[in-house]
Amino acid sequence: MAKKPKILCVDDEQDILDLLTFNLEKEGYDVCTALNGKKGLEVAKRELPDLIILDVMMPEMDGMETCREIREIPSLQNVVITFLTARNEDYSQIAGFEAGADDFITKPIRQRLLVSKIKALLRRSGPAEVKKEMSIGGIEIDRDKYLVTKDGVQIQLPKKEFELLVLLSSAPGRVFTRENILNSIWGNDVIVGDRTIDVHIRKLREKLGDENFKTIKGVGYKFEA
Amino acid sequence: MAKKPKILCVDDEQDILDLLTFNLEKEGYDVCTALNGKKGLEVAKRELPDLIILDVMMPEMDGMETCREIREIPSLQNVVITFLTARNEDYSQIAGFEAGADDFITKPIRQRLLVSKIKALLRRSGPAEVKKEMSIGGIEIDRDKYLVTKDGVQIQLPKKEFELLVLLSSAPGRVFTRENILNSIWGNDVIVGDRTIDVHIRKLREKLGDENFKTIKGVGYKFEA
DNA sequence: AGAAAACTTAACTTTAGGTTAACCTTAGGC
DNA sequence: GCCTAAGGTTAACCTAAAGTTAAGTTTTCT
Repeated sequence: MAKKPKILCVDDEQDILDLLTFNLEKEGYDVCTALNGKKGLEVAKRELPDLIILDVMMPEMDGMETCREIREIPSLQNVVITFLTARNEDYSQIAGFEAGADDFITKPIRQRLLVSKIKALLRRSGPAEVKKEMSIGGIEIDRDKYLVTKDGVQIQLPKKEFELLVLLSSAPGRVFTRENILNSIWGNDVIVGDRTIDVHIRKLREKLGDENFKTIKGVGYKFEA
Repeated sequence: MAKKPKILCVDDEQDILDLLTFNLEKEGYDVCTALNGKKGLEVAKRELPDLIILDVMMPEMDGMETCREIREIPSLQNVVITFLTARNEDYSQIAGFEAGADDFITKPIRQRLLVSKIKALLRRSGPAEVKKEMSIGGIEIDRDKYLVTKDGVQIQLPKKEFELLVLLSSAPGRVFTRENILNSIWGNDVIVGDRTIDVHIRKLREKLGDENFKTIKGVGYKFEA
């Protein structure tokens, strides 16, 4: 069977989350939830869902803001985002699309409509799914098993190194800026020194071969076979 | 960090310009201003901003007219233009979109809204602006990979050379003055000697073929296939 | 709790890339 | 055809960015 699409629901009302979860799981989706924007971001980064349902109205970080931040994260660039809004807040739709939304679902939620909309959205974005395992130039990465194999030898990488490798290898050849890297691995708010990234890169080079990690001075790093 | 997006504000009231400048610079944008439509056009041609905020009501050449003229200029084809209007002049919105506006900001200006709108507009325009890859006369440029391919051979250019190539090739055949080049690659404030550009041009010629980079004496440089 | 592993930082070194300066070449007006 | 100003060339120099290492910190595991 094909892998279940993963959907993240973010809303500050547990009732809504329950309703969404019930309906979506019934349809065979893998559902995860978060009770506010900040948590949502965290979960999104961790779970890399295929679709995110975001309530616009939430205390603290609202849907718009959350959406914007999600769009900053390279590994979530292609995720489908739909907003949950009250029916008549149409002003927010304009701003919503600007923030990077793909669609809107209006409250009160009509369950049949919800499901068919989700289906449609996933079908539309469908084949863009990222494989959980990949193999590039003698290096195999299994995201599920948290395992890296180089020339047939298994290597156990620590979390940060693994995440960095996954990020860079998610688009081989493409240059990731330090900003990109910080945003997707550490998060927008955390502040770590610049040298920290270097050190992790160094470790990866040590373990997986210098030649695979290229520095573009003044720009960033890229992974190549 | 990526180069600061450049924003041009055109309004006949210095107060408004100050307000805009203050808020936008605070957000890390590179701001320039002009006190009327005519000046606005000039500055736009010189600075090649990423976004222009135009007051609709201005003596002499009004926002609409300025907008139309800007849209005629090839090198400003993709610039994002938003109008500044009084809240209830909604008649002007229709005419505005026809003139080539991308959005509207209403007076009185709500500072937070202003900033988030600008952010959204720039993000939206960003990736759509120019394709990430382009190919002209045997030379392929991949902006994501920061990589240039000439006759099938990959060439890794240093940052400044790459930026210069991207700029020149963004409008093949068009002449970029030294001023244009300095403004868009080094930024408004940085001062470097004239020979610096020559040297980078030389490197490009060396690596990608003399024939593609033409000198127009007394004017500037252009890229040709 | 104690040990081990992972992560971050700080101080220092290295280096690629950028800039400059000095000199040379050429185009184009006279 | 000469003169001048704009542009070309070269190599030396400088600097910001990245590499390195080891010494703290924090986290995790037993």
